[in-house]
Amino acid sequence: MNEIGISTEEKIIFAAEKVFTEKGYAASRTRNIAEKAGINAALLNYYFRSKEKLFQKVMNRKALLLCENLLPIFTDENTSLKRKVEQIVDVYIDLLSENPNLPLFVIGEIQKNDFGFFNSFPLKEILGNSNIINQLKEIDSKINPLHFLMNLLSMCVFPFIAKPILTNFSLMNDTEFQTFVNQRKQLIPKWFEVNMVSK
Amino acid sequence: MNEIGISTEEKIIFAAEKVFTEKGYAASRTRNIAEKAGINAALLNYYFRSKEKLFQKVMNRKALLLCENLLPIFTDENTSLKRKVEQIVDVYIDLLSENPNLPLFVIGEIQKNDFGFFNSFPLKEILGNSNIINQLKEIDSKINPLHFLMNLLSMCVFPFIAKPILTNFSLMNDTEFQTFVNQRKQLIPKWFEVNMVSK
DNA sequence: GTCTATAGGCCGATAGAC
DNA sequence: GTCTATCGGCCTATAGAC
Repeated sequence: MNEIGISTEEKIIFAAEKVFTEKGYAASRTRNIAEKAGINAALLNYYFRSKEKLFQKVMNRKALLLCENLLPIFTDENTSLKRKVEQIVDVYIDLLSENPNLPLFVIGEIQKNDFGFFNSFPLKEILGNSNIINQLKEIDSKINPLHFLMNLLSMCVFPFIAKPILTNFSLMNDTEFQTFVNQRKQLIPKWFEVNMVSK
Repeated sequence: MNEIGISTEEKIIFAAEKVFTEKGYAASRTRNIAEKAGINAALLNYYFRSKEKLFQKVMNRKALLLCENLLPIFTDENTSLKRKVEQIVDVYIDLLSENPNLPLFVIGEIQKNDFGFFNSFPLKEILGNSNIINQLKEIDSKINPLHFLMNLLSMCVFPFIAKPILTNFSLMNDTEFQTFVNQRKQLIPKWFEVNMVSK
């Protein structure tokens, strides 16, 4: 630990999170991460053995961030569907506001799946037994509940995925984007409820 | 032209489209593209001068594919909003079914924006003057019309972006995914209409 | 733990024969 | 046009001094 309480290992992880999430694994350079962390390139290998191991550490932290914030809401047996929707929208939009390129990073690396990193996580089981899926089935048993879940998540996540388009083509600046997604915290539960009630 | 009517140049472009859209620019290897095209690595440079120039060719074709299919629908002065929604959903889902990783590829590269490739396209002007934006404003002038456009596009595109999650975690196989998105062709216009009518 | 110096491999690009 | 052979550079990883 140094005087401001951040160990060298943490400095490297923070720098790696920034570089990896912005550029993706393939375009990231360990030299660049080391530079951002204020250390020598050799020290990075001393702590993490390889670029790939450092990447897995970062991806673990980011996947955990998503899971531990969202899955408890999905599986909660004691909240109504309406309340779950409000919670998901609120928690997710706040989370993504602080980590805007998290979705693009995680999904992009899942698609490439170079390291078989995601092969063991039991998402299917967790989701299949979750309370929210049963609640969605009750609304309309003829429609695959994943349609509704997809709609809800897409309305939350997609603006952050499309952010490069919005800002790069000057449709919004960063401040306007933040206002835009904050408005959606109120709007999405309304839209979603109408969808469900009217089937 | 060889006996099946595909020139060497086209063979390289097709191989490049496959490799670039699957792996992204940074992780793609010119040797791998040449191999897939059935030619020597040197020949790739003979036709396209560099990896970067080949990439720009591919990106141009992909961006064009999106624009020439969607923008005419957006700007059409002679169709109702309801009809536009039906057309967008239908055209877009068909287009993405044939090019499933197009959205992730295009948005991912826009975010990295290594070559300033997207700086000159006048999307803001085209969209700002488009008929669909005015039609959306008429429905509810108090809500930014981009909210509705975002919802519509997100419901079409997001499943394709999330496809790596669905298939990698065995929530669906490829056939089930195709059934899933085809169902959405009928469902999305219904959901969207309800949204708009009820504000 | 942290540094400098460098090994070793991969990749894009080119020279030059045919 | 198409190939083989190879250059030169960049990047990760390691050896070794302090």
